Amino acid sequence: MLVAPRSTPLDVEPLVDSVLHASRALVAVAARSLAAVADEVTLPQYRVLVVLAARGPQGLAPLAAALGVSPSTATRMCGRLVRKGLVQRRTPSRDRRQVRLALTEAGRAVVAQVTALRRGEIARIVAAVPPERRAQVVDALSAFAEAAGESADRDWTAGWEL
Amino acid sequence: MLVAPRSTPLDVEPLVDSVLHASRALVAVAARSLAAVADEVTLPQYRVLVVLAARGPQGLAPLAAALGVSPSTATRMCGRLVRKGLVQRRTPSRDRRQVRLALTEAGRAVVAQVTALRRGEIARIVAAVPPERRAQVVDALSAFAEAAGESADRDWTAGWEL
DNA sequence: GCAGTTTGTTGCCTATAGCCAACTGTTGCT
DNA sequence: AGCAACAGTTGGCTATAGGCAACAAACTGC
Repeated sequence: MLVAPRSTPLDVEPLVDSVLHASRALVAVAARSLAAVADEVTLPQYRVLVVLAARGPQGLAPLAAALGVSPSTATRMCGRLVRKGLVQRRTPSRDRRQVRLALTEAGRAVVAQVTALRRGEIARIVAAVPPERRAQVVDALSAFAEAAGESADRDWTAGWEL
Repeated sequence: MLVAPRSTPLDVEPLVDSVLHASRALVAVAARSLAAVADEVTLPQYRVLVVLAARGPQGLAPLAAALGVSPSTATRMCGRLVRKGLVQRRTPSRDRRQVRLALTEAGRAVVAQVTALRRGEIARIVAAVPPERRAQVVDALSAFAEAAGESADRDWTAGWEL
């Protein structure tokens, strides 16, 4: 799309640089938090848990669409997660073709554990931010997050809101 | 767990919240940028490329250690990357036991492409930040990135500096 | 009630990632 | 020269992820 970035008087390069820098640190944090449960779930499996946690119980087709995989792949991944007791597979009485995939308590616990780890690592980092600048950081990041949300064209996160 | 958050003067909860929020957006951006080359390299393979890009040509053992995998796994992954023309495998004349793994031009291009995509998406987001707040965002994120760097115990990123 | 459509599942296939154990070369030391 | 230690590779194995195509079951319309 290559839009001329001249819209901004003060060029955005340094801004992008600083965001990218912070981004690497945050991705590393996320990856490490995920690695902590790596012997329980794989990354694709964790994506399933996150989608179910974020969007609630789903049929198989919407889930597969959210993950961007084929139905057969979704079926088998859910099978593994059911076997591990992290996902519950029920067939509603109304339409017995459908399947309702939902997180079990254990499944929610896995997501909660990863999130807690992530928050912990983030807290350790922000503890190193000078207290008098923290309010500023909150403001700036909120502005950034909001901008990210608005810039959400369509399926922005595309099932990657880890 | 319900720990009283009064330990910190200005309690860090909102700070952690805002960072976590921004973090999700940034992880999604990184994931999408990676997905763009998913038909060329897998995530583990991309990690190899990134390690080689960041630390320069490596022997097999250090590379495997950086990735946290066994030597045999590293051998085969590099084999696949060599087959794809993204990594170069040479044996120096001095010690012919060793192997020098290095990125090829194409390998560097893959990393550059992902980085460029990421920067592009980030730029699109920051373009949505009100101009008068951008300087503030730079300051805040720099402070955060710096704090993350200092909090880097030892193998902080653990080969996950994607 | 029968035909057609929707919704998942299963068979069959490929490729990757990962490990341990055994092996081949090389180098270095005695 | 000979042997031990080192650096990678390979054999053999398991599990996951992913797709396509064929299928069974259930619902919907006529």
